[in-house]
Amino acid sequence: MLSPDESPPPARCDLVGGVEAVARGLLGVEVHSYIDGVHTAGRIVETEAYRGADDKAAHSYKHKRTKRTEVFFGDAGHAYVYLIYGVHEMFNVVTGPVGQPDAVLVRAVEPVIGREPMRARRKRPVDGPRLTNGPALVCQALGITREHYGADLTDPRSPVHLRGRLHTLTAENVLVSPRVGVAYAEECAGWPWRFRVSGNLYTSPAK
DNA sequence: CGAATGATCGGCT
DNA sequence: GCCGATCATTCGA
Repeated sequence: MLSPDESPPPARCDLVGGVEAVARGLLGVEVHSYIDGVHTAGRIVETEAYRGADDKAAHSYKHKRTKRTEVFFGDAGHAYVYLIYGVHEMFNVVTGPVGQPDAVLVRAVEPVIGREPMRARRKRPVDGPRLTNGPALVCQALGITREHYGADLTDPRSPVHLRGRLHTLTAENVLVSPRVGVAYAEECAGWPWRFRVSGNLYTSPAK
């Protein structure tokens, strides 16, 4: 029996379904990073779905294809990492069949391996949930940067990859609500595409 | 509550 | 090409 941190990555085909289902299913899956010789990992406890076809909050809205969004148009299971506010990086998992530009934002993880290196990567000393309870904090803690744009998250040899099976949580353990910070997205702003592990201390503070 | 801080993109020249 | 608005946030006042 494998311990959780030795589980294999999900299969790419597990990531091609509807992006909301994949976002929900990714709760409980672990993100592992091997960066500068340091192994850190966190269990996903909060996600959001972004759908290219008709979602005004998605960078790939209406199949918009630019250098930045190129990775959306390839195979599922690759990393979309970008800079927001000139300050913070955001980590996403590309989903959907080729040509369907969807992605899941990982908004929070619960530390599993390497709390100390996670702390060391932060500019200021922190402890407790603040270590990983926001999308930019996930990247800081795990050392994920735009250098990892396009990384194959289904390859255990990749410096950043996923481990574990999707859809391990029961419905009563998943809290569903509208997404954060997308008020500008008009009618899409209220879509219930944010998923959290109910009661988990490491979910992000936003209502 | 608002500043930080820079890549991206659209709209123009 | 260049200019300016925008932004899936965080932290400290």
